[in-house]
Amino acid sequence: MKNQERVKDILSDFNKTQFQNSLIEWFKKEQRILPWRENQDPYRVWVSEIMLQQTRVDTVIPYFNHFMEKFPDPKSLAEADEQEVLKAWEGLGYYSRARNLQTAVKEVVADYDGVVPDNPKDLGELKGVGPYTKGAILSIAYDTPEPAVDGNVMRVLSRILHVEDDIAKPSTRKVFEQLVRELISEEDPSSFNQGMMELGALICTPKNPSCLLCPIQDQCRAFEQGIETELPVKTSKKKQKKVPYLLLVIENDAGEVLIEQRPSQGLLASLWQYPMVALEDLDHEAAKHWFYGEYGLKIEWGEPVEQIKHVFSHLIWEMEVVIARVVGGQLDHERAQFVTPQEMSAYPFPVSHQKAHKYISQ
DNA sequence: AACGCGTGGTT
DNA sequence: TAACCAAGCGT
Repeated sequence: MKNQERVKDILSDFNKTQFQNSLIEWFKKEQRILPWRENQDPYRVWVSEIMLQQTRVDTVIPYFNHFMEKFPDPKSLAEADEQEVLKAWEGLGYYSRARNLQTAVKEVVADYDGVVPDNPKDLGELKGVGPYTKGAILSIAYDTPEPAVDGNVMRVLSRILHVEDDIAKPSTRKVFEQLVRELISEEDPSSFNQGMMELGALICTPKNPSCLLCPIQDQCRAFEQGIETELPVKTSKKKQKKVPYLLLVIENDAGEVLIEQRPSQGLLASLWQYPMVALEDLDHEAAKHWFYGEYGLKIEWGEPVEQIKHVFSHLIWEMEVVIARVVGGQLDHERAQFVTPQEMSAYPFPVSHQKAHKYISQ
């Protein structure tokens, strides 16, 4: 393999034992106390790893604690209602993580008697468990020397070993996995992998790395050359497209509010929202006609009261909030319904739509 | 391979 | 403030 030879070349003059010892000693001393580090329960490790995907530790902590109280083991999560799981995930983002996690946990209960698989093959076949999560569970929960390469690991290693591969490219992850296979401690793969990530989170940060506090400073090629802020190399992504909408807070004479469930696939799947009208090709007047055709309701509304932005990874909704009331017609829409303000709290909403809750009259 | 998929903190 | 970033995965 070409990667094999590169890896060999990169590590030819590198003291692996010193690196392992420095990293693991540092991790054992400096690691943060986190709820998912209380024990090695594979289910807890699994849930934490899913929640932590592209998400900060501080954000995850309260979600994790609540989730574990509500779904303490695979069986309880497998048996739960999907809407209840999404409600527990509300605000955390990337909601397919929650649905995939439940799908996978059901499989673990059905096929593995509720025991999280401890081998790469079975684990990697579970929905939502990719190369990183697989390695994280195997090393942290089962003390197996498998690589767990995330953004931290690529940043840390790109600096220590001076690797200039573009970490935005999928193929680059495989280079770092090979490097970790060579470097990982067989005695304590858990502390090794977690140590790499902890170092990336606390010391070897993207913007202003604290090299003077780094346990690997002696061995870091980037620090030696003063180029630590030049690494890793990462090509930038294109910026999000803006899409204008009206967001309609609609009440009927009974004081109920119109909400609808989003499709079960795609963006914010299965979450609930206020009706939205895309404004790309419509003015406000045409929007009313469109709404009547779509929902069967005649409504009146005033001037927009607020603009709410919803920034996604790849697009931005710019929503004008309009307060409306029903003046005629009959609701005729597959996924929409009127609910009382009290009932709203049982439905999972994206954060942007939660911001419109305050316009309900109670 | 490239893109779709959330949200909040930092700079 | 807009851009960047955070313990990625599915398609």
